[in-house]
Amino acid sequence: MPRRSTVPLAPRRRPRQARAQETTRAILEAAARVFAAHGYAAGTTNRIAEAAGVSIGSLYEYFPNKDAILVALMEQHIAEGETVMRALLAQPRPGKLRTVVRTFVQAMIALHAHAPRLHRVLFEEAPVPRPVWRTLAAVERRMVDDVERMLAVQPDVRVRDHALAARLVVQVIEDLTHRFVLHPDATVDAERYVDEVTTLVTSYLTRLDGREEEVVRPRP
Amino acid sequence: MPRRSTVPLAPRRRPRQARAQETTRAILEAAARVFAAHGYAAGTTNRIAEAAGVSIGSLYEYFPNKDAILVALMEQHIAEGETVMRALLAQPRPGKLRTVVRTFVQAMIALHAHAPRLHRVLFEEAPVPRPVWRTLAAVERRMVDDVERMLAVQPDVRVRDHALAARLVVQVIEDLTHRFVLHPDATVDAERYVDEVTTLVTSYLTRLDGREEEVVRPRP
DNA sequence: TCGTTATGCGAGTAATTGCTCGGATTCGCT
DNA sequence: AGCGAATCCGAGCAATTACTCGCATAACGA
Repeated sequence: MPRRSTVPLAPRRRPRQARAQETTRAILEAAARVFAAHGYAAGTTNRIAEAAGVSIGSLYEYFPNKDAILVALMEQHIAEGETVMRALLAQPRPGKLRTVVRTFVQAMIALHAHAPRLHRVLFEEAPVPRPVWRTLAAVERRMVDDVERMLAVQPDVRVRDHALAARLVVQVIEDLTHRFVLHPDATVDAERYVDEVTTLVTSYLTRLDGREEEVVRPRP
Repeated sequence: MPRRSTVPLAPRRRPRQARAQETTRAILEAAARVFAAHGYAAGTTNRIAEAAGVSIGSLYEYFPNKDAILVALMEQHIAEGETVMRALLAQPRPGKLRTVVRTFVQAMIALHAHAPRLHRVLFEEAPVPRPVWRTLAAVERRMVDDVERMLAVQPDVRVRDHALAARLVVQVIEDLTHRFVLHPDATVDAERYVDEVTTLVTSYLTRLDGREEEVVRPRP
């Protein structure tokens, strides 16, 4: 294969007519299918073009190289994900802490469950390009900020450092649900898992700071 | 490149003499360097051989294909990691819960910090082969069992389902430290991070079940 | 010393695959 | 209808790279 241009060139053509837009759409959709089915390395551009019902030439009219297709797919999924998740955290009438956390966990699971195979290929197998890392970091940061705002409003929250707590909460929920969906363990069902993760997070948040407080069993 | 044999052949030669063992050692060590420096895809077998000061022919005497090198490296790192971590959890005189958890967290960070670049390539970029997944799962399972035993002995532990709790704890610590080391955020220093993760885990474990209990501030 | 075995070598092979380019086809518009 | 621009096509190029094979050399055992 020819050396990939170090600086990925901009696509030579921008889709102006409707049929060209349909072409790019078909390419992305096909790429999702092909990557999910064959993995990143075996997801060749020729295969993608074929799956899209488009010639390899057309593919390269709209994507400067293979990586660009990957990036487009990733950015698309990230954007969709953020829309869903942040809408959730921005609800005007926040419920009880535990309820809010629970909803968050459930939404994150739903998000990952949408297309698990593709997710796995995109974010575990493919080499995530620099710019995508940046996007990802930015999204997470915004989500952390949202959570931090949420923490400020919840009366039960007792952790001191809201900024750090928000970060940990987002990461924990992200990682645990990620695992649960992408590398499932038959011994635990979804409801129970959601419940326990919710407990984990809630316990942490309602703590003083994990040392100085005292826990008392309520009398029966 | 020729089609990789679907069934990876056993190495044609097993190192019998000392000098052959040195060769394989050099190959693995070079592979670690090359993968860390160039990533998985660009870590070509020729480059590895060259870095090892060994001819490409020799390399293929002891490793049937590129994947086998990757697998050997992974298994090696996993084994080393398990040794360290389990030794820690098997201590005869367990301290206070918080102390045990803290040690665990610190050890996990140390583990990942040992060769972060290589770790990232091995476990985030390279396509982890099936057998390695199995090894990884087995190791994690053993670690979860160890933690579960530890929970049974600690008086402060109040979560009900020790099995599930142990799993969550191991995963959380693994994921959070992984992130902290491999994708650091300048705004938090290590000590603070260890502290907070410890708090997170401890809070969860000393909870009743996250709902029915009551937290009371001790009087000043 | 001498035969046998183990080890090392590296130029060359066979695929694979990202990507180009010249020309055919279709669309939008007057 | 007719023309320029946009779109599409796909054979084939060029680079890459995992891997082979015939042979040279070193170690071992007698």
